[in-house]
Amino acid sequence: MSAKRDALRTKLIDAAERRMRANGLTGLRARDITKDAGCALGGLYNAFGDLNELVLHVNARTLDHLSDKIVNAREGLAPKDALLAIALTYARFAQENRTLWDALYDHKMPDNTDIPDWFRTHQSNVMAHVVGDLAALQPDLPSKKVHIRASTYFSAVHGIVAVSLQGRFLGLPSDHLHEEIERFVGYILSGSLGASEKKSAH
Amino acid sequence: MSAKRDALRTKLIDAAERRMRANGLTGLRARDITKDAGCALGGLYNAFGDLNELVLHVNARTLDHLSDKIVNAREGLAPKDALLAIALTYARFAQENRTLWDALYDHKMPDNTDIPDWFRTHQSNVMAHVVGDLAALQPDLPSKKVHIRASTYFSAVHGIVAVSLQGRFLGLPSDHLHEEIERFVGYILSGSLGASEKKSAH
DNA sequence: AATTGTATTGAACGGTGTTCAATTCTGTGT
DNA sequence: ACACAGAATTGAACACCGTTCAATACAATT
Repeated sequence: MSAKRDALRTKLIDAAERRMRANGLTGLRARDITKDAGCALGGLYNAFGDLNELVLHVNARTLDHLSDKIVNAREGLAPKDALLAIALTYARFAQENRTLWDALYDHKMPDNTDIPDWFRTHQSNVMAHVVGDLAALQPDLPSKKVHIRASTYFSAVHGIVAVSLQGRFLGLPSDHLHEEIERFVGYILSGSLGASEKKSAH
Repeated sequence: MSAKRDALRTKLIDAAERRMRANGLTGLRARDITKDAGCALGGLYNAFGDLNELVLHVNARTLDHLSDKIVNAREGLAPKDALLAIALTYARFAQENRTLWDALYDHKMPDNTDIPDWFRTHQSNVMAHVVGDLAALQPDLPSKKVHIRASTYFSAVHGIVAVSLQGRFLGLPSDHLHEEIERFVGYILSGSLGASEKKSAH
């Protein structure tokens, strides 16, 4: 009964993704998308409640795409090497899909309604890889703490990539990005493993 | 000859800062600002070329405010302790001035005109503290590399704070933010100092 | 007081996301 | 085949945004 509707939804997501890839999130116009998708302006609000909801679907695709890249890069690697591979893959993905990646962070929910659960799932799927390798490295650490450290690790790498790419605050030159990430991850891994977790036992 | 004009400029910046503190960057309306400042709508475009230019001035103030906080926190501390103090101060500032801090990163230049030099100076002033302490820790490192590492260090901390505060990707709970930053900085400092820089000599 | 130059005004413009009465389409019963 | 009801689609209209610029108010000089 909603096959037609779903077809329109994917056509709209396709069109929005193309526009976002080319012109970024700020260059996204409802009129352009619906024209590309071959429906009337109002059709967007039939398929989705909101333009923001459509953006959310494009972002979900981007996260899945990123997740696939991480799976490939991580495959068959020991946890330490896997964590480095994830970081470098994240950086490369951001560089190669700049506008789509920007939208992941530039997009804001209207008012301050919170992010829907179905979208959080896509975010978690990406983070799960970091969680997995970190858990393998520290098997005696409670799951909750593993998640917290995974978040810290992931967001630190993200910060390096983000500031480098948008060139704020001096801006790390993009040529040195991968080099700096390698050094940085080395510090983290040696710090979090080499000295071990003697204090945390208490 | 432009005393009147400068007075209007500061009145507009004041009004814009108040509005941004209350409603964030997305809640900023030219009509609200000019009403608060007591001038006509067009007056904004007399004092500034653009609404974006006005936002830039508010952001510059925010950076100066942050820089002051860092100076106070850093005062009289050894480089290692200073770097930790800077990170924690950055996190606390972000929490206490959430909307203004968000605007530092949410604001985008129109088209893709690049950030004016006078604004970059304010950014550099913040970063200078990190650069100083990092240079003190590694006196034999070329200045250019010190800047690159400062950028890496700063942006990693920024990433942790940013992801934690906006609660994306699982989202590190804000209660654990300072704790995680302490651990994290410990890793970095022990990694970058403890093992020393034997390889970099060649 | 007249005149010139400058600063300020706010109605008007183009472009945005969103709505909803009007229209077209679709499927069913006769 | 036809009529008809319910659902899907349309696109003109709306409210609101940043920005402009001719008209106005003001200031200074002669």
